[in-house]
Amino acid sequence: MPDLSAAEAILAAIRAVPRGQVAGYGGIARRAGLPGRARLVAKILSGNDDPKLPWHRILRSDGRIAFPPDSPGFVEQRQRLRAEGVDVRNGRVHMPQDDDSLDAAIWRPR
DNA sequence: AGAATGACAGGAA
DNA sequence: GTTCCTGCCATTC
Repeated sequence: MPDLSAAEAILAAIRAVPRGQVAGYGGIARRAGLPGRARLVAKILSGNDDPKLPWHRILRSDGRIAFPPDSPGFVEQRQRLRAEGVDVRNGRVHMPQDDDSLDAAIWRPR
């Protein structure tokens, strides 16, 4: 069976994303100490059942929503993001860059 | 064991 | 700035 610790680390990284902010699968994996496991993050999200988890803040590296443009998941994610003030244009959002200064401000442990 | 699949990433065209 | 193609990881058939 898969490493549950890895899954927990990923979930923790996702929960650490502030409201109104977004992150990429690869970025989450990197923050979880699992570089290169972006697809594992997707696997976790597909199998999660925690309604408290801000899964809608996780996007592809391009900033594109990971669902097909007509699927219910796409619509729901888009609505949730807009509800948090995120500008979603044509299924895409402006992704944050690897600025450690801003990055540290966001990911700072509390 | 080999092939197929998926809420992906990164570089090339 | 976008779309396309190839590479990766882990799981399932």
